Amino acid sequence: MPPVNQSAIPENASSLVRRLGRSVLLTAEEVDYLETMQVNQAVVEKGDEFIHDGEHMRVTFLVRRGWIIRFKITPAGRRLIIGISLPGDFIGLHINFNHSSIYSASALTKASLALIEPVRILEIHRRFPVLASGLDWMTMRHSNILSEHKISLGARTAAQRILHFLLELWTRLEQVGMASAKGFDLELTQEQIGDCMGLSTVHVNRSLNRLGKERMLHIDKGFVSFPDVDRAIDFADFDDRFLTEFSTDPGNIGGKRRIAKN
Amino acid sequence: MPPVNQSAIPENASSLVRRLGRSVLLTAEEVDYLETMQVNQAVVEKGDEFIHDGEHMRVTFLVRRGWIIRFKITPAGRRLIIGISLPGDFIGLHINFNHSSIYSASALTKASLALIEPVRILEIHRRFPVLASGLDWMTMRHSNILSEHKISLGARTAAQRILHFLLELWTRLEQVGMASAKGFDLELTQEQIGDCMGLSTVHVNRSLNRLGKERMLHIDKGFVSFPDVDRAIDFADFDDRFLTEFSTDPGNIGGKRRIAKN
DNA sequence: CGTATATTTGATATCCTTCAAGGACGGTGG
DNA sequence: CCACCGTCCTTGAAGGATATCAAATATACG
Repeated sequence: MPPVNQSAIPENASSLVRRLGRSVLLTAEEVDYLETMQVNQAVVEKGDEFIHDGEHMRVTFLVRRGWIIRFKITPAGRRLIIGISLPGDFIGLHINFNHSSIYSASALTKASLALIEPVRILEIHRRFPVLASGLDWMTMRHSNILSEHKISLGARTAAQRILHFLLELWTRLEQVGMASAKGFDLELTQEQIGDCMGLSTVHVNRSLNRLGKERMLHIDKGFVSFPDVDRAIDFADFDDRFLTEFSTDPGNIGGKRRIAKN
Repeated sequence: MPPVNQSAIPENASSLVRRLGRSVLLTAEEVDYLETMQVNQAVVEKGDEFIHDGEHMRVTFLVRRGWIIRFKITPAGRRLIIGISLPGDFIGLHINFNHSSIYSASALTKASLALIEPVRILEIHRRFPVLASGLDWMTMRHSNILSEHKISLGARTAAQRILHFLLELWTRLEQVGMASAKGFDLELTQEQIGDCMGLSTVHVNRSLNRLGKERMLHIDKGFVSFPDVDRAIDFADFDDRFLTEFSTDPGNIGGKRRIAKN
């Protein structure tokens, strides 16, 4: 792992602090504010749906532990997973604007959530410009992930999509200390991967096996690894800039891996 | 059109002011700031590519007139249009964070752009909390559009996608006074619609014709209209909340049209 | 250890793409 | 005013990627 900006971030820091701390030098006061903001917590069990499409949202959620999916069911009965929320990710950062949620959310694993009053977000913007900038970046990054998914669904083959998606998860998990250079534990079934990438379960299965045979992917009891990372990145057209570019210091170009565009 | 919050917005207001003014009561000072922010302008001709994937972005753009596409070309040579930027839309609102652009952009029509120094955006956040909130909403809305596109590409048929997309454009154009209850002028070729919705030109053509035959869509010399709006909305599963929900006043529920979820 | 859940595999159907070519339309120059 | 040319739209035929249906096997869980 490349060196990143590290300030006074305690070992037991929350994922949020860890993530923001990768890119910005945080003061002790800022770290403290971010941690105390998370005191009000809730645990959701695996499978629990805690946000319902169309219903009013009263608080912003911050994932502390576990995997969350945000999804929508179409009238035709198809489920599409809009995105995966991992520790350090906000859900509903902008509920000040939305009267009702435009998606549902449920827990893929037992998860721990911080419940954050919307007024806290406004307070961050007033009192901590650096943190506000960090939140803006997280919003931007969220948007980048969606763009990349749109590109995947619109212009990449099934195998490419899936591999790209797994590389995305690997990068994101590494950013919060939940993945190593070896790989990561996948908390998704093949059906869920399909719902996320707009593919049928059967086709996900076949594509996964094909990727395995071609030695670009290895999954063993839920642990995902990439036997030949460079080839995987090349095959999937994975460019991690959409997840990593951020700094308040123009000299710092973050990111684990950069792929030159032809 | 339903009544919206109207403050002291001049007749010749920019699209940006018009859009924000729909949802927020703007003071004369705020309107003034937004307009003077746009003094530095550039004109791009039809077909001009003015943002290049991978290159550094120095300023934020604000579309004043014309249609812009943001897109990416995959190594396989496919172009995917990430989104359409219309008058009142920012491009690169968060370049403070990104060292290089992760997409290209070019003009679909002759267009006029305001060039905005990134520092202006920071200044808005410091000095005009209401406007800052408006910018956040625009970012959120941008994200919502991408979500909805992901849902389209992942879980809707070709005809549904296209119709959904056209309904989206109609709604967005109406919000800046570029569409009427009758319909709007489409500045996209069928090939571009395809690149936007992940479909081949041929299939776009056939789907369009089918929609026409079934009286859900009518296109005459580029003017798009919907003979039976309710049926079109129902068929495309179009719920305009992702474009319209915003207010600083909890009582105001914006939006032209609302579809009840089953 | 039994039952539910997840993965795997085969066969068939469908949507969409690709390739190829003809036709309409608008603009431009003679 | 017409001929020409480029761009866009349209249509037919064939192929490919992915979906659907169905059932067997494997894995996880209480």
